[in-house]
Amino acid sequence: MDSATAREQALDAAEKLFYGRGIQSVGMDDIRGASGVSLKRLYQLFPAKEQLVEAYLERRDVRWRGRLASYVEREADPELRILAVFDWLQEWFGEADFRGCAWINSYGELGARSERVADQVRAHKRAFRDYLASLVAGAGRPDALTGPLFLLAEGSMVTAGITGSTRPAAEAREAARSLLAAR
Amino acid sequence: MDSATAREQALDAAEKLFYGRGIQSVGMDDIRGASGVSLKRLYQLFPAKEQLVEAYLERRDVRWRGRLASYVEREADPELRILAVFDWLQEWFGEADFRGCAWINSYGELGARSERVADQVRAHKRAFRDYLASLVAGAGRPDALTGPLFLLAEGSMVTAGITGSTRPAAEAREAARSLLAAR
DNA sequence: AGCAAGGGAGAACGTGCGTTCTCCACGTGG
DNA sequence: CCACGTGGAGAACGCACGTTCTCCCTTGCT
Repeated sequence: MDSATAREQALDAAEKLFYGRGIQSVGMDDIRGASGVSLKRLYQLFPAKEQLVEAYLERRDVRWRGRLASYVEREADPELRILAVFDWLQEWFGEADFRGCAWINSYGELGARSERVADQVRAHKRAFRDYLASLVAGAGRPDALTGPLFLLAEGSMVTAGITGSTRPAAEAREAARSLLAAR
Repeated sequence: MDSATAREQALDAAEKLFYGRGIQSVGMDDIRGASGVSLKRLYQLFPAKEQLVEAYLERRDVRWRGRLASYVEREADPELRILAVFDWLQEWFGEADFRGCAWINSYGELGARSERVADQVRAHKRAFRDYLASLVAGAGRPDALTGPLFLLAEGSMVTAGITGSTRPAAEAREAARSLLAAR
């Protein structure tokens, strides 16, 4: 097995376990067991657990925003694209392994301790917010709408994570529609 | 020192440390050092760390909702009471030791592992949501407003926690005002 | 064949921490 | 004055886990 595939398998296992059970409760040995990558190899690829965590968050960030963008871009109408964000959230919340927002959870777990994790969480949320801003601008709407839409999205993620329901996405979508209609 | 004051001192230290640094990174010995309550006494009062965590979350829940309610109730106008929630959030976010919502953070840290913690988080959020619902009802507004207002509040808590800014409260207040005006 | 390099399995090491135990000082009732 | 219970300080214990090390096998090259 070459380094590239070992790295991918390690990250696959890390993502599944870190996201599903939390970062601190997953040991390097769990990653080894789930990935089939030996400890020696793991430590060659990621010299410490923290770097595996960072790689996990980074790869998930790229994929998460990619999935969102490709869903939203299937919608042509710029106004509806904004609402499509909430439709996608609803799909995400409904996935069997959904356990809330990985970055919000990681921040709760490690934000107070690891500045690098905190930075990654801030970067991810800033990127998401910037993406929302681009959709708002694309619809020719005032930038002041971005903040509220972002807060609705964040609120729905955290609430869906805690309650396990997809309903917050629908509520947020409805509120977003109302905000868009008001101005 | 009698049991009651020892218990309070232990909980004071636990709250300060758990909230400030996260639960898992605070040891029982840290609690002993910060509270002046010996380990022996700590384990008499709370037979395991998990029970100290539960007591911490429970006491904080009572105090948090009490502070919110007493702030809101200073406002007489039922419509403005709804907005007062967001004013209070802004004050809270501005406190020097503010580090996000204790329950959201705890859920990220332990929600996947401890069903009791997860239950307490859900109970706290449900109570907060019910309180918002009572304010909406008190203003004679449709119950459908509760969900969006709750999501705005949750989004502002999580965002203020991550970014360290009070601005999300003002954005959420403005969005809430807009939603209230729309219907 | 012989051998160096790399990799796997898993033991070993060090540390942190939840929990319990030991030892001792102190106060109180006989 | 003495037995005794309470409580404090902190050592001790057990375990989990991050990280490293040992041992052995495979593989590819000469």
